[in-house]
Amino acid sequence: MTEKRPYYISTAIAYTSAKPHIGNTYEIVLADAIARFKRQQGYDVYFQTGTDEHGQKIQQKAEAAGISPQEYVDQVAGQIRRIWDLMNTTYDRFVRTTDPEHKAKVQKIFRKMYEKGDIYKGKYVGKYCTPCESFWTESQLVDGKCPDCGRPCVDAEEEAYFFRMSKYADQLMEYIQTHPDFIQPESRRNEMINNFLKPGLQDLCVSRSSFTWGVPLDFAPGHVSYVWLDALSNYITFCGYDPDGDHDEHYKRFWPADLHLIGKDIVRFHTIYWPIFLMSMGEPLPKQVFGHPWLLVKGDKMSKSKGNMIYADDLVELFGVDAIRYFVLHEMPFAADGIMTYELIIERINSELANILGNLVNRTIAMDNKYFGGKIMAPTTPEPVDEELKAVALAMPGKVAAKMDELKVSEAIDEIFVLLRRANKYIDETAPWALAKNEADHPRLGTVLYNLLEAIRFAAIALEPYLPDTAQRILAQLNVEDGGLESLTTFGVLPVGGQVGAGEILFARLDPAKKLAQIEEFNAQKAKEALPALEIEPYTDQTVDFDTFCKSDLRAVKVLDCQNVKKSDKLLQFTLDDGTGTPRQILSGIAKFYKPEDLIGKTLVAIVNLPPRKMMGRESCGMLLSAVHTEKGEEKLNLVMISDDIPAGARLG
RNA sequence: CGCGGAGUAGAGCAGUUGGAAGCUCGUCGGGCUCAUAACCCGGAGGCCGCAGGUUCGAGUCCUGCCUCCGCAACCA
Repeated sequence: MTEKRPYYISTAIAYTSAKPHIGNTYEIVLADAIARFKRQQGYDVYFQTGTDEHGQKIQQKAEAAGISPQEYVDQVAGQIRRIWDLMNTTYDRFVRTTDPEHKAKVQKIFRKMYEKGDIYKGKYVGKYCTPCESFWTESQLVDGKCPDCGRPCVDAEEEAYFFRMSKYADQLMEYIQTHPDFIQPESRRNEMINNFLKPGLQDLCVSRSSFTWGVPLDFAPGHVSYVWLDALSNYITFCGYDPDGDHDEHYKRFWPADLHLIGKDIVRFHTIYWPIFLMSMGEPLPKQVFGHPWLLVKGDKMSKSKGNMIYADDLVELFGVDAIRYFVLHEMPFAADGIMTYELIIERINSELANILGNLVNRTIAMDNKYFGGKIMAPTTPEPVDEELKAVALAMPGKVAAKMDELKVSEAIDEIFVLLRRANKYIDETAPWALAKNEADHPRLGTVLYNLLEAIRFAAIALEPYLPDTAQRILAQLNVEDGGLESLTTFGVLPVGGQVGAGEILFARLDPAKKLAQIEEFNAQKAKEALPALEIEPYTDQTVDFDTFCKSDLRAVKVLDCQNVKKSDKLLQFTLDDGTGTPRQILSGIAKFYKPEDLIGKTLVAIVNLPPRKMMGRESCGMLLSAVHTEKGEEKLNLVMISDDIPAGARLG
């Protein structure tokens, strides 16, 4: 057996400040498709992903949630990993920057850079907001004031450590220019050269002392590492890198990485800072960094404030894993942002997955079952139309590979669909139902079905990196093993005499109107669930003096009678025994919380010395006390009911 | 004049060095009946953002303008 070549692919590690949305999830799916494809090609793939868990934002979020930062990141990292698994991604390692081993390595890396003179102690000068304890740059200020609280900022400086970026700028520029594929897409490469490298790199502040949730610098108490130095290092620390030079075999085999897959927003960190850090460490640079575009919702960035967040797990619940994998992989262009709407998802599922793919498999299997009892017949002498189909099938794997090499995943999938469309056309050209009518045409019919089944096998195997479950389901229907790419070099691998399974719907067609209505209901339900379980009214700062309080005359009252007030959907009319012998009438706006008959005989609390007030033409003499709170956004009310042993008219105080 | 990208059919996009404007969806018409109202064929639909220029010839090259969008160094 020949030695498998290594291939190291990573995603950016996800920041554990909040649950990732579908845009974040896209990256892991894209990486998974590439990783699966490379495995198919016979590479020994190492696929690393994980979470970035340090930084001020996380510290603040944890404080707000009233838990420790570690508890907070444990929760979010768990959620992220659950979603990655839900998307059926085949990462080899899920790493977390709070891992003690990683932190120890980052500390060593930092100290080595310091001892080497690449990091020096300096002063960070900026605008400081004293109440917020935050440093800001001039450009961040809003009208010269703190962007968080709006209060004035003052000039301030603090001790900090800086990395001498300029030292490596020429070396990096040369690397970028001699490795034209290093930064993809090309527009990002130009951006980096023109905006950062050409004007000259400024030294980067790589320590923080305004918060503590990070990797502490062992030689500088009170300072933690800049999160990016900590986060970027993950690509080597978890791969077996040893700052002292005693690297694992794993590191020697897989570093430098073949591909860092990241979002376009963090290209700078991966193509300028990260390579320079590596140069300082004396390690080789990654071969390629691809800043993928974003997935927008109706052309807008997703954000909580816009209320247009879409999460992968919700989408999977609504459409299924492979449908969502297909959508994000197919709808994302190479460089421009992709657009996601529910309408588009439905359209893609219907026209591509259900009609072209699902229906082709279904009609072919159905015909084989109908005409040959599911038996796979031997093909006879091919006709020109057969040769055309074969040629398309045999050309497909190479075309897919060419697109994948350029990371054009969407176009790679299109190449597989070219074959599926051709197969549908082939059915029309050969008209198997007509052949079935004439016994003499049955050998020809067997040939046609064989060619169709074999074309489907080609497509199924080629689809595996993108739609892993579907690929397996198709192969199961053909009752054939996944023979890998090697089995796609000849047309005719499908064993004659085999037996196909019963037809199974791969993707059901969706009724757009019904599905959209279901989605709306689903989202409304989710929004409701997202509301706090229990809300109580905030406490007031105002005090009430004792005398004022004593003026309120609270009494136990017994409900003699209670009725709905006509023409009012809110009011209940109470007739109460207040101990005076004269019944007291009180109207209360609680009809949606109680049925009148349920309240008769109860002992309640009323304030009786409020001035009488008319409601719906009736007089109300006092007010019944009730407790109010909110559950899942819904207002709840409970009348204060006290023991029936308490006599009517007893004063409360 | 900070740097860069984009503008092509109703929608979403492709158009390598200049040489007869294309793909998918939708729409209209036809065919077929194996199949998930699916599949196949055909038609309609374009001053290729605007205005100039180079050229025998420009979606493509040059100049100017308009519109939209990224990036702009400590919000991770």
